[in-house]
Amino acid sequence: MLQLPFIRDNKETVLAGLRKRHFPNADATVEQVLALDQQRRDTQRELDDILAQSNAKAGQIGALMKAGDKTAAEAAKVETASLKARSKDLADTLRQLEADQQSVLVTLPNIPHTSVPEGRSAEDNEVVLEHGEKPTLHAGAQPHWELIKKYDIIDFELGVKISGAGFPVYKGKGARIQRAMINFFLDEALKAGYIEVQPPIVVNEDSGFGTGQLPDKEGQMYYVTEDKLYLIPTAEVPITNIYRDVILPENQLPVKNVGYTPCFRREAGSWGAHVRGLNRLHQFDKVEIVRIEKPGNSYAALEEMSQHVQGLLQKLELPYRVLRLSGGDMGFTSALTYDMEVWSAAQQRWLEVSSVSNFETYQANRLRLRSKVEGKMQLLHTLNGSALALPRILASILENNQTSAGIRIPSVLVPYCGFDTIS
RNA sequence: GGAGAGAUGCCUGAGUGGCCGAAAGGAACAGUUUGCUAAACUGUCGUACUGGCAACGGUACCGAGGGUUCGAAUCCCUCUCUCUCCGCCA
Repeated sequence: MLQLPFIRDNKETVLAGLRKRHFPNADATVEQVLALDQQRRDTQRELDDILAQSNAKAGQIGALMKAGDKTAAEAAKVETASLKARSKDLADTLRQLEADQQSVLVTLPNIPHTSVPEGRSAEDNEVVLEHGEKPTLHAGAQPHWELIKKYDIIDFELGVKISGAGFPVYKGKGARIQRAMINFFLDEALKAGYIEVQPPIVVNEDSGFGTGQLPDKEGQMYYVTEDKLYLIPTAEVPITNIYRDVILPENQLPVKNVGYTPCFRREAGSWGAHVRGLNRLHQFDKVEIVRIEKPGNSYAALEEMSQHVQGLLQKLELPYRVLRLSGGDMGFTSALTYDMEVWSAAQQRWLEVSSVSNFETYQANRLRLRSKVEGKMQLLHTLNGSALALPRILASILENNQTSAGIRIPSVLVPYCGFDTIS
């Protein structure tokens, strides 16, 4: 959520940012927020004034009672009645104005960083770099959904029986390579100084709001109505919410956490072409890195996280590219996002396997995550990135590393899974 | 799930209607003293909104939300959570 004083003082910056995102009705919305803010402040001022008068009267009455002057006290009580009625009205008005203001404020996305490319969609994303050689496959090479059947390592039909489409069952070497990747990713993060956490994988409404999934992405999460809990779409939600309502001592910064969790996404309305096999699932595994940084350091941290993710892809020997998302394609809460995509040789397309973002103070404002930096209380910056999401990595390994003899496991994973070939 | 107890500032903990934004101790921070460390002493030590160039003010907050009252941390109601005991259980 954008900070109100920031909108007040930087209206043009905010408007320019919203335009970059192609946010509809930017001008009207900002005007509305500012008008509500003015009303709110006027009301609060008036209310505070009335309350100050009431407090003074109450003090006087107390003094009179103590002095035993009942008559004067009773007379003073009568005078408080109108103040009381007025303050009640004003308090109601204030509450309403705050609620109205909040409801508009939550519809405003984050302001994009200056380096974010102009654009409406994924077409306009900037390719920052491409790394590695796209492999040439042997004749008869197959897409991963054929390979998993051929080697019997993932069973979609079985998942349908147990749960539904998009909930695959990993079997044998399929299950073992998943476990291997999780451990590999976690170990690499530990080496990079991240502290491992195991958060809950269902969260309450406050948590969903804190990181910005609610109210924006309500329909994308599975919801347990009986207990009012959401299945997490990413570990970002529970891990970042560890720091909700927290004032971190400056010497504890930066915070670097890593966690492995399953992730659940309803993906309502997004099924169609290009979603075969592992390309899009309702449940998948992901290792996530989360950082909390002082404002001045967050972009350096973002680059470091990008390098970390790229390091993983290099070690896995997968051709990849890095995109800087355009204003129109970026997530609601992000100020700058890099997407990492691996090459899927049989599908002949890039698959997103990581998204690394700096949210600046957008989440911190909702989370009330602050620190006293140089004596001044201020919102911190939150960042996170997938390091990495498993299914598409697996898809890419299967497709890129297939030979007529079987699938070669990247050497870095061999110690983790205990085999070097799927055949 | 049943019964009981409780929720106060970074922590412990006092506070049962006005003198309480809140005692006291601890921690932390700054300074004095000191060969270093420690100790001792002194000071600082909540957050949010809001007015003001500032100095300095106003308001709110003692789990959350309502209520009683001129006045609520303190009384009443509802909810949430925590702890103890019992039950169930990976």
